[in-house]
Amino acid sequence: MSKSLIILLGPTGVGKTDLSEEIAKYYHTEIISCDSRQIYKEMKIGTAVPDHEVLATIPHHFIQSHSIHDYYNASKFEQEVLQKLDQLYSKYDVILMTGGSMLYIDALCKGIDDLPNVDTNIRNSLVKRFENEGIEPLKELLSQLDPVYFQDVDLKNHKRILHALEICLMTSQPYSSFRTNPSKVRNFNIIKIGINCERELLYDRINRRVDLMFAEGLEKEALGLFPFKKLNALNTVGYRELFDYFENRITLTEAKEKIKSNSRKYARKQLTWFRHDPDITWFKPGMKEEIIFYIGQELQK
RNA sequence: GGUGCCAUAGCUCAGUCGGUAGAGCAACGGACUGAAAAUCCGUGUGUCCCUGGUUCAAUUCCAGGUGGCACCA
Repeated sequence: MSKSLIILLGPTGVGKTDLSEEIAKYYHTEIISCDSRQIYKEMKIGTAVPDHEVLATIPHHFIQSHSIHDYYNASKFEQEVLQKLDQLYSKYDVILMTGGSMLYIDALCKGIDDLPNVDTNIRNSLVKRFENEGIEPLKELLSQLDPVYFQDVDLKNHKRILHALEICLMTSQPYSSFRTNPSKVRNFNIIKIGINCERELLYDRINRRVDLMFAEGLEKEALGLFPFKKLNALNTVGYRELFDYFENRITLTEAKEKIKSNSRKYARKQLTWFRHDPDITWFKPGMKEEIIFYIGQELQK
């Protein structure tokens, strides 16, 4: 029997969680979350983690499973999920994945280059150098260590340059030599289902969800995480705006508006990415029956 | 009813001593392979309230109209 992975994806706030619960119940299966922030156990309200009841009824994986203090990335996600799938496929033929982290979805579906894990010391020293001297000397260094990638990279994007340098320095080989664009083949079928609705409705849902987060105590949660604000995991919509408020840079009202605005921007960015993925079949949030029918057809193939 | 002020982008408003216009916010598009809810790049979307007048040329000046605000009755 062949194994299948249903991936339910879409912009933040569109209603993936509710749908995934119903689909998981229909197939009597478990859910793998594909969300680069819900994965952290310390961040709950601001990342809109599903309720207790849902989590208690349907087994979820990669939700609240890691710590903000751990280094995490798309490659680790790929490896860990593949391992988990292997385990779960001994019990199920169909597994549901749901979430909106575009790079994580692609890492799992298509794979990602094999690179050594980033050495924290090297990263920190490069970041420090960037903060002190700016981007120019780093560009210069990259042009020497990896002229090929230097031609390719967005020279205004310091993160890309820093990462390439990390790899060059760690391996003594050009970063570009690792960029093989693998397109790994998986031993399970992938069915990608996109959920989207009218823009106005989506924004309305996002805005209301932010209000709800505040009602549930987002401010208090963020205050508790304030000491760790430098961690990458906390460079996240819903938290960093409140950190600005705690540091008296903006008012609470401004922070709330910023969170709404940045969530809307994030949703747009997700849609830009998904729009160019030809493997996605799109549905509206209410189309549960149609989605299940479509999945049924795909599973027959 | 009278007088004054205002009418420009989705919103708040600049501006053009007459040559068809620009900021902030909002909105929209794009890139993306170990920090990705990150990071980076890009776009002005307009009957300048309406009708007439003056003028080579009116969003700008003039008159009237309409709408809004303020004050006086």
